[in-house]
Amino acid sequence: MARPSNTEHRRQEIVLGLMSAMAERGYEKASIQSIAKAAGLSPGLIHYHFKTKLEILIALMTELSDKADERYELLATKAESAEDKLMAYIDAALALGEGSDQQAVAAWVIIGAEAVRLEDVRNLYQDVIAKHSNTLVELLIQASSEVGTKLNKKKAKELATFIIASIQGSYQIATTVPDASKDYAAKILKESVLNAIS
Amino acid sequence: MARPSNTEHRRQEIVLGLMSAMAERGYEKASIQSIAKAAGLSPGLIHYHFKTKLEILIALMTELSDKADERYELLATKAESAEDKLMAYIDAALALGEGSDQQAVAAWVIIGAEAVRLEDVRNLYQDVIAKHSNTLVELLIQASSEVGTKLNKKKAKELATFIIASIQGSYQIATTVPDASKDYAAKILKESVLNAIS
Amino acid sequence: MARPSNTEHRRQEIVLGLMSAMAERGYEKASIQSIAKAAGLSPGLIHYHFKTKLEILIALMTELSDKADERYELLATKAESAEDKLMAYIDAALALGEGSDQQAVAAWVIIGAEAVRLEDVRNLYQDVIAKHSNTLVELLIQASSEVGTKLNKKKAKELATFIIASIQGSYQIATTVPDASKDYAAKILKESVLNAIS
Amino acid sequence: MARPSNTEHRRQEIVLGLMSAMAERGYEKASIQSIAKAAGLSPGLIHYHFKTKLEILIALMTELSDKADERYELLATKAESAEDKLMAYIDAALALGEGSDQQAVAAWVIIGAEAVRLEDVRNLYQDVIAKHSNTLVELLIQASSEVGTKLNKKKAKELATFIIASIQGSYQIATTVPDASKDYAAKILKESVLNAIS
DNA sequence: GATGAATGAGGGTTCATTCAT
DNA sequence: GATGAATGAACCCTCATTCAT
Repeated sequence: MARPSNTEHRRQEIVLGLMSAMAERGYEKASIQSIAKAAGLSPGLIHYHFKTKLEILIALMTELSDKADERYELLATKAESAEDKLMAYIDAALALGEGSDQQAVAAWVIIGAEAVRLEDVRNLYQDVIAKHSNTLVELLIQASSEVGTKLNKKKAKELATFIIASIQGSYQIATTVPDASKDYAAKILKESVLNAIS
Repeated sequence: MARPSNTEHRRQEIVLGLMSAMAERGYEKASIQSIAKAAGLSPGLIHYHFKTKLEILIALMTELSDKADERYELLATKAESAEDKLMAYIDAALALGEGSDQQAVAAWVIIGAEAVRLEDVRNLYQDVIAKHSNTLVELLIQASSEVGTKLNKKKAKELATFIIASIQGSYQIATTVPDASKDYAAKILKESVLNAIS
Repeated sequence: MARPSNTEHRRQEIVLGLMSAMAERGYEKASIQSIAKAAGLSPGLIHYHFKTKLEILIALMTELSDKADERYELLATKAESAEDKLMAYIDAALALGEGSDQQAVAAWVIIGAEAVRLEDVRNLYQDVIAKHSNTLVELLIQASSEVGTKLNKKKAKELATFIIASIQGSYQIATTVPDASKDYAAKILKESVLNAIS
Repeated sequence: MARPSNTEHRRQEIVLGLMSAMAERGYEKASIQSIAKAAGLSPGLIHYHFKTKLEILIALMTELSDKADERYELLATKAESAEDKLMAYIDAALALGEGSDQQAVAAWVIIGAEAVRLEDVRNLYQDVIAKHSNTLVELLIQASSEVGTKLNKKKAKELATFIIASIQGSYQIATTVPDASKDYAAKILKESVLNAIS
């Protein structure tokens, strides 16, 4: 009788183990040993479920991206106008709480740096950014149309990239300059966007 | 006859060697060997001039910070109003050219991630950010005063942090999403700031 | 109702799995996982049927030796004189076809190298060689007696060893130098032997 | 003042360390640790002089091939006829003494097996065999011409391959069946060759 | 000042073997 | 009989750092 597969559960544990280890030590220094310890597993088991350490990182990126999407969609359902959805997007991205959220943000900052040198990471990072960019471009065009102005596609794309950059930069500052007040970012970014589309 | 000391020159070469190696491979993977090769020096010489690899990184941070200051001051001398200086600050930060500038930006992105885990790096990173923040706070208050509005210190600090975050985020995007148009950032950020202080 | 035992069948599958994996990756790199995959079985099942990996190798040697004996006996039944049997021996050993034969030859070459370091393998390898040597010695003495010459035992043994060495060497060359013509070996070896005993 | 390079000397020591470790444990089990111990060096130093373990193996193959060439050329200078050179070739290949020669033969047997699975090893192995084959083909044609017979190129090539196979097989037997008398091989092979070209 | 050989700890990964199911 | 998850030791390799020259 075969043992029931718990592979998906184990993979999840390992991915979270990497996130935790990365937030504390960076990707290179997040050793398989430290990931295993963080996940409460034996080191050998890591490589039973993932062929390479890079594969775990890729899985973590997917996980974080999905979680971010979920957070946005949760807020977006309550939004009626495109403008409300834009604001919901910014809130979802920047309303960062405590605990594992902080780890997730730290991990994402480190992922951004690894994207500089690791092609697989860079490609997936670009995909994630592109997806957000597309979402934002559409929302921006709709929202500007709602308020009676006309935002062309090129401008919308530039504005979307600016929004994304501001968010990524806020992650960086939130992670490394902890005494900076944390809630300002969403407010200011929202004002900037509203001003830009009106 | 004593050989004339070329220590400062050598240190500079080593620091630039690290910058180059980091832009390509990250900090952890920038081995002393690879730094030496990038600098055209022998591996042993590195540790004659720097006790540890971390010391080189600290020196690189100082170097990059100084270079940024110089770039700003060059533009700021031509500025007459505080508002002009604000715009000059943003231009200096975001007008990124080719070649070693690109390496510098990539290195700075990686430094930001290393600041998450390395206390020495984090402390210096925070110092650099704080210095920029102070500069910006002053300029923002002066500029708002120039246009007849009143920006209180707390607001000014939040706005300064937002500006810095946007710039750091732009570095991240410019480094890892190369097809994103590059010149939008300064323009949009300047508009946002002008709107915020008026 | 008890499940009918299929142990022998499973052991056979595993042994052939090792042969296939070895031909491709060598003995050390033929992992239990790869053997299982080649045999279409689960890794855990391997150790249900064999205590250690070495045991599978021993079983493979027995299998290959038996197959070789069968091939010889099939040809030898048609032979009338000792000389004919000698020729049949050489034909059986060197008439190597395609497919699993090629794998078997490759596996045997690798077994020969493992015999250098693994005592159990070496002992069995020596047994196999000794058995062939005895067969050949007898055939050589009979055949020389048939043609009216007298081959003493020492000479016969030396000649037998030479025959065996030539065959083993042909396996090596056939496996690693694939463009060498393949059919020459039997012909030349037969001529050499006929000349030596006449 | 730079330390004088001893790289070539160290490389030689490492190569001989691998030969010794391989003769005892095979290539896969010849760990870097065991190579280092056999060479009297620290493990880390191995990788300072060779990028990979495979590189050491390749260097060993070159070394063994060169040594074999030297042995032949030493004997060949005393030979006057092509036939004498042929005999010298066989003597050089099969007159295997004690000590490091035995290790060399064992190592070569193992290399032959590694050639089955490692492309780089196989390619070099084929080159070595091809070189010997070319030498033999020329000698065989000249020698047959000396005795007034005519050996065509195809036949010569087949005969050369047979000679090489017999020699490789003798290495195998000499290494793994130590009680087989050792000096027979050259004598019988020479007779076979002389018979074949006359 | 400068070289590059040398060290040894620690990294990711592979793997035979065990075992709960 | 059969499964596949789990373990831990050992592997090759990388590397910051040291040091004799």
